[in-house]
Amino acid sequence: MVGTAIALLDELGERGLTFRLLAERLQTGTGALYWHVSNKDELVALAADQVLGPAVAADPDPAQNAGTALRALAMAVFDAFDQHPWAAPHVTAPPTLTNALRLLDRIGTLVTRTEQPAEQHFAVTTAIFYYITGVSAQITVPRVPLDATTGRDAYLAQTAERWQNLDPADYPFLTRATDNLRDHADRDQFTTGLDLLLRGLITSADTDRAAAGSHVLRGDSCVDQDGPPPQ
Amino acid sequence: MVGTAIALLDELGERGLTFRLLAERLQTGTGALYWHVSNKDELVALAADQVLGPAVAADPDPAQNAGTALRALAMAVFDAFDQHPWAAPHVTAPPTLTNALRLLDRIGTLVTRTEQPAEQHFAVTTAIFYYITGVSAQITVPRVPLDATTGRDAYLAQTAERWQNLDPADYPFLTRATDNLRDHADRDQFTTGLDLLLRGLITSADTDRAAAGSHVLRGDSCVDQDGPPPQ
DNA sequence: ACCTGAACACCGTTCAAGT
DNA sequence: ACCTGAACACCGTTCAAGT
Repeated sequence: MVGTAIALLDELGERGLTFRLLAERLQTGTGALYWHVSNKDELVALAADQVLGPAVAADPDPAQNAGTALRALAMAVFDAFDQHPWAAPHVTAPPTLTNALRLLDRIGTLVTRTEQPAEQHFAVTTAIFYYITGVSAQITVPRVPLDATTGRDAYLAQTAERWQNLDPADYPFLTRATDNLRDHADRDQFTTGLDLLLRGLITSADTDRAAAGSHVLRGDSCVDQDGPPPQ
Repeated sequence: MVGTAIALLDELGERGLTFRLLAERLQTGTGALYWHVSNKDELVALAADQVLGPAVAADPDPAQNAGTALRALAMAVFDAFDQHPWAAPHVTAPPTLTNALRLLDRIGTLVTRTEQPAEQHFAVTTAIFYYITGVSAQITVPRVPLDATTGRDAYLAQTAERWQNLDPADYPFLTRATDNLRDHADRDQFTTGLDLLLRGLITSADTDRAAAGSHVLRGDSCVDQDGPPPQ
């Protein structure tokens, strides 16, 4: 049932998913659904959690650098949300469902491998978790207040044009940044912030542990590579 | 009209805001509303943008350290979203409405003052914008799939208990982190990630510009202070 | 234990008609 | 130019009744 809900959500979006339609697809009555799930919110939450499954399924390679592994995990989750744009806003923070819990645990385990002092492990872990889910939601959720027929590209072009027409006195930065907007890629946007965050993580570990250990994660640091190819 | 919509949203949440109810409060018919706004989505988007007003109203102090100013701006926006928990998910990215545009421009102007190389200004600016709105949404949105009557504290306690009962073999990190969850404060959660991000920003500027300028933002860096008192 | 499907109490949105 | 309010086409959810 959650599986067909996911299919419907992918096809028609959150508003398109209807208990009547879902019941029809499953060849039952609408009332039957309420025996398995207590309401629509719970159904969508379960669907969102299931979507996370593949991304958190693989155990992290214990030999791998913690920063690199964190980055790969984050990108896998982003790609999952990117394929199911309705999902990201529905994972709760702090998490309660299995795959979201597994994601948080994976992040935590990797953070533990860092030079970070132990008291900060939890705060840093949740910070990364919040970044992944929150920013993914912001990027992937299709909120097109103007014209629902236009795709993402048209939306960006349209927005760029609007920025162009702003008063440079009021918006000195934006009026000069329209070109950047036009050829901006959502995925790169996600990685830029992620790398800043991870770099901050590594740096703070270095700082907090005095100068001696500062080379530990620098050599093959996660922030210097170009990022994995899209899967 | 947007003002009363905000009041209703604060009072009853997004689902509680109804065109019938809003029309009643404004002493008009429901149809009248559609002359001023094209649908409910647009209304909520306008309301969310208006909520940002106070946070982006003040011009940034030109004498202030860029990192400190970025931090203060981010916290002001977070606090605005915290007071209107329905708002954060409704600011689009990239932004299109005035206050969200102003926010992005403010961030950009401050990033420009950084040691960051110019080609990266836009990417870093949007990364910070996405962090602020995305993580705020994740933290403030009230998604309580369990019991709508329980408040945030009860929700955390309940979640902590659930974590306690997980299998330590499957969730080695979480089962040891329940205490951290119980006394976690949402606002601190936001600042932790923000500081990591800003530290990463400063560090990357240092790195990219060779060693000479590396002291510039270090002295009174934004990441060393305790954070402004809640307003 | 699990399904049926009609019925209830709502929604957002439209539109002919008014001023 | 702006408002009215009945009407339309839906929803999520419930529940007596079935198997």
